[in-house]
Amino acid sequence: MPELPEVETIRRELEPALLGTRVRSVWTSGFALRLGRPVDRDALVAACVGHRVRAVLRRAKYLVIEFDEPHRIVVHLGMSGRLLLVDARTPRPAHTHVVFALDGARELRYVDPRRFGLVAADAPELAALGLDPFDPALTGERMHKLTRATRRAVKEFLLDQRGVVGVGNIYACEALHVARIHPKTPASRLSRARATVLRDAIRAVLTQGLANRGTTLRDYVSAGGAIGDNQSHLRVYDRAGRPCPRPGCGQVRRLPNQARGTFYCPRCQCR
DNA sequence: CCGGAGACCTGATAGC
DNA sequence: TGCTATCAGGTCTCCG
Repeated sequence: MPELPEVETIRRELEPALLGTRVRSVWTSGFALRLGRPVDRDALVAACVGHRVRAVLRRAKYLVIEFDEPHRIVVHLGMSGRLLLVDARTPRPAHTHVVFALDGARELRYVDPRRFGLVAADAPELAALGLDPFDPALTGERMHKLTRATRRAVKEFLLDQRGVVGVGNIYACEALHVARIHPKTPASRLSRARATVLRDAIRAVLTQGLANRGTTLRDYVSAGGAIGDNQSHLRVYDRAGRPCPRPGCGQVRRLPNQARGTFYCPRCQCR
């Protein structure tokens, strides 16, 4: 469900609301969240109960809630996860799997119908993540080096979190449209100039998504339960058959025989 | 090691 | 009105 703008929107809402707050207890539903990785309630308790929140960080699509050193909690929302900060008297919705009871009769709840997400005291996969799109270290040259290193289509490159992180299916389609690059273009065939244009396009679509507090097509809501506005600003994603936003251009199409929807304009996105 | 396919889940919606 | 099939903001793992 959530890509960088959605996760960052949640972070921006959670951090000021949680700073200094103490965790009183942890409840879990007993469901394994992520295949082969059940929630370890004891580890969560050890990591946060009695501790105060010192920071809420985002790494790629992960949220990291930091307590007094060295304690922390890592959350990934998968496809359908929600992290909600609510009054403890609010009825718990179905698929509530983890609840952190906080000072002030509030609760931080992890709700996830599909259970693709993650709530843990530790997440080794953080170490394998690539560069944040807004990291100054992601120069045009660095971007080109990354794209040159794979023979996959550029759309697949964007979804791979080992190179550039935070981009998922929606913003990958959007960035490629802004950059006028066909999704099936082999990443390795992008010139340095086009790789730089793509980096700038990624930053532009993510910045717009952030300004609109995320894209809500189905499940996404912020920590306070608010939906985003970015869905009304999408250029190509989920818009097959509608006109390309570039005046007098083509019609948005969906690539056939692809597991995940890839939307693009065949007229302005060339290989 | 790389890349592609399938797996993991539930729920909403489209089509018959 | 049901029923079934398809699809969904993500990653992992298992093959070749």
